[in-house]
Amino acid sequence: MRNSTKIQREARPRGRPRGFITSEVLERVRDVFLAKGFAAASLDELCAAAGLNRPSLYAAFGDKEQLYISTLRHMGQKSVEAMDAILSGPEPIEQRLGRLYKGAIDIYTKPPNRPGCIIVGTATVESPSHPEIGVAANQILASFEKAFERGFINSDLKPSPSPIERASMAGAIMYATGIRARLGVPAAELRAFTRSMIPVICR
Amino acid sequence: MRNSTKIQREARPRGRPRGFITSEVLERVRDVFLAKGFAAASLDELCAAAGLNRPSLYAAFGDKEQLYISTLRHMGQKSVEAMDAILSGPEPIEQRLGRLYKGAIDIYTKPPNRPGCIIVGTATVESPSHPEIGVAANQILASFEKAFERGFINSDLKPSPSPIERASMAGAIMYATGIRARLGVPAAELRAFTRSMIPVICR
DNA sequence: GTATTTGTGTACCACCTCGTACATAAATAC
DNA sequence: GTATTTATGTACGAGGTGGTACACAAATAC
Repeated sequence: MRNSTKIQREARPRGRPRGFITSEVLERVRDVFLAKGFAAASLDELCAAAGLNRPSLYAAFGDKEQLYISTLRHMGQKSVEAMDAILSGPEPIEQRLGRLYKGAIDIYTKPPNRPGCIIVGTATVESPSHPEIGVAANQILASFEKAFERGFINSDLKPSPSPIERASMAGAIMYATGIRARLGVPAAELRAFTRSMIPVICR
Repeated sequence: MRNSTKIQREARPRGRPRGFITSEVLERVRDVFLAKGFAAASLDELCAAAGLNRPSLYAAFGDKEQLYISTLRHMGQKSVEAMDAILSGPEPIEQRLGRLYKGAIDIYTKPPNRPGCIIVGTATVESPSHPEIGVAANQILASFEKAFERGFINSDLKPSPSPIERASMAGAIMYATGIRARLGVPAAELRAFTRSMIPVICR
């Protein structure tokens, strides 16, 4: 209790210990990247949000692009976990999809920014000029669709369309929702949209 | 023939005539905005692409944000015209959608940049920090979906799902395609995706 | 012709960008 | 204790940013 980094004690490295926790930093800089995008997010803002000085950020994550990619990957992993938690449930797939979309819309339309999804909302634009970002973003979208696919396999829908086809469709609905949320479409309208799409996906 | 601006002759304004045509400038700066996005596109690059000096650009279009919005609107209008040309055809709606998606994928995956769609690929990210961009982008997406809706009204599909619901679904498929194109997904895979979605949309 | 109006080109400015060099702090190894 | 290793904080610099002031060019109005 007196040492908050106790967990790392067993193999404590040699020099001065870090004054921060990686995942916490990533979740703080995420807010900046989400609001401004990669290009327009300045290191001053990122450092302020992280509570770290520039050299610490650089030592820990490399340059701005690597920091951004680390943020993407971190959020992607957490998102897939959240999706699996919902999609592996016992209810009918229609109901699980409904809960998933509702949760996504809650996040996408969160005030004050209606940030949408960080991948489709901020990573996509950088892909031509920063190929590494494009590759990472593409991998994350693929992992989203794999999660959807697991959800459809865990269902009693007819085999056609295939779980893969249903998954890419469910993904497309989610991406479109993320985009429209960022462009200011109200949450109620987004919910009506996803609700009307579920029976089409699950027919 | 000796005067390329002859059309404007009937009401020629007072001072020195412009040395450029608005639509041509917009289509040249579009290439820069498409490749870099709004934030990362520098005025030096934009001026070089346009063939204009900064003061001319500013006098004609206002600041960078207004130039970008003019570009968006111009492309949006041309896109809707192209969509209507395809969707108003006499073939079955499935076939018209197929041609539309194929044409879109050709544009989205054009070398060397695989630029995707300028709206979902570059405008979305700016929406929180530049609300005017978000509003314009949202209006353009709405006009896309209106075009889809006209296409579905001009068909013999059953009334449920409604043309509006089918249109938002067709839009979602198109947006997802634009995103995945920009993230590097090959054209063949995108075509397979849209081809598999058409029967679902049109069932 | 002269006056007026508008477009263009040069040159510039204040500001902000990302990234780093260097000295200092805080831990372990022995 | 001393030596070593890693993290932090200050402070800075080279370059690029969006936007504009000002003089000049090119058209019309009369």
